[in-house]
Amino acid sequence: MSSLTEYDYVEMSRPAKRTPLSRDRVLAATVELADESGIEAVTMRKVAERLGVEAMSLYHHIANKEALLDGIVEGVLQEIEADLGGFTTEMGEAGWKATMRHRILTARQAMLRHRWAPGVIETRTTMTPTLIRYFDTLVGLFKEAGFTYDVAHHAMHALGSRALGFNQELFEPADTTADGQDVDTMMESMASEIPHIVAMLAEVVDHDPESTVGWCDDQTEFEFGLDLLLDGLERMASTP
Amino acid sequence: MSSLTEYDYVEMSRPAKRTPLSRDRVLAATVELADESGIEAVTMRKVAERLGVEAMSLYHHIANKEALLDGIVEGVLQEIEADLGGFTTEMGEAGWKATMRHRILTARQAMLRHRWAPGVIETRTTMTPTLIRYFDTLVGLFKEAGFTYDVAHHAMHALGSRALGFNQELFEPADTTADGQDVDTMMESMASEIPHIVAMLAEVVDHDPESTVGWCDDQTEFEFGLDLLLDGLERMASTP
DNA sequence: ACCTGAACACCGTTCAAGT
DNA sequence: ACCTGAACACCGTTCAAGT
Repeated sequence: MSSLTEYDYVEMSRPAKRTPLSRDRVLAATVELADESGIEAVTMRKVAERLGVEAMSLYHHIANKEALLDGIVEGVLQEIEADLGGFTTEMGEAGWKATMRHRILTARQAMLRHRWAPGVIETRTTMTPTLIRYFDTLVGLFKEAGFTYDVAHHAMHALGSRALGFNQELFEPADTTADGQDVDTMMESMASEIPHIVAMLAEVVDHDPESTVGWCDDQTEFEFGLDLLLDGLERMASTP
Repeated sequence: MSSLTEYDYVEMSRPAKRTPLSRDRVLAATVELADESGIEAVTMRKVAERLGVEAMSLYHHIANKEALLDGIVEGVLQEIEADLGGFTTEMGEAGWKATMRHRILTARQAMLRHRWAPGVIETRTTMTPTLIRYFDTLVGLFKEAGFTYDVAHHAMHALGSRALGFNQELFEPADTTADGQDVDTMMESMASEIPHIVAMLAEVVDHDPESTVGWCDDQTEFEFGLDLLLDGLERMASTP
């Protein structure tokens, strides 16, 4: 028994303890946990548990929980880079608008794979290298399209989180109100106070009459908003 | 001493215990605390402390912490309503665009008074009555301007959090990177990888050469993005 | 060098008890 | 009816100790 090499232990699929912990393993376990159980399940103790280790062991590989969150965001951005075959400033023959649209919708796919990412990104106060490089290629694309850096700067602010493929929906996840009644009930009782929302719902909900909530196609709405911005910017370039 | 009425206690400015707790007092104390010390300082224990009471007493007036956060958001929305002299659907003589612009910039003022509000609003999963009524007046304004409810619906999604006067800035609060070095240092070391960001900074930073961070005028950027969207929507109305 | 047990200083929340 | 003390089940993190 004591003559077994480390390799043998792995072969016999002994408890995970045999594979040494590393920053990458910690980050991978955290992403898995967040994907499966949501970001609120990401605690130092639960990440450690998933690795068959005590919580305190994690601190040998990451400084603290903030650094852990920075790390998994960086991972998502690296996925985007891989999906795009690297970050490049050159636009395709399709023109700057189609190229940018494609990049942003690719970023969006990563956000949909990791639904916790937008929320975590918004709480980050530190800039990661991959995020800067991603933004650099967008700025570069604007420049190559003929925009001044000044307008490109405004454009980046105007895009905001849409540049990364998400947009915080204020209306969306609510299916119960603060007092616990469902939204339909509340809508009904407020109908006289909110005539336009009620009428809008009546018109829009037509396609999916089962519920008033979830009547929105997120992808359609995202693209509508993105195109509204990109079209507006295009018009600024062509009318000097 | 024992013959003093409750009123007398108050006059003598005895400890706060004399004034009975109420939902409104709890919410007011929470808003004060968040304004002064940030949202991370809002714990049940600290809110209670500010009221001269034990944490557990709060639970007689609000169900739990989530309800507390719902309550302070509702308060901010009521401030907006008061600032606007009530929510009304009618547009002024200024036309729909100027009217909507004014409402949204008024909402923005409330967000600037309560810097914690955007972050808390984004984590809400429940809809409050005042929020719905606010949105109803925006939808009503679109309708009165000649938009269909279908387009108004897309427009509300396109505005997103900008409808409430804020926009999550992905770039902004970072003045140090994940490894603790400052942004200027990192930018310098990455200069060859991020040529466009560096060049953009060089052009834009001109006005305030002291630092690269904080070179953005939030209000200007917010209005740029808002106008880009409103102008785009206006064009959709006039080109059927 | 890498991992851990015990402990600390916090959380939100429950419950039985006080007035 | 309103408030509280003690306790529970969690957190992130530190430190001294183990291998």
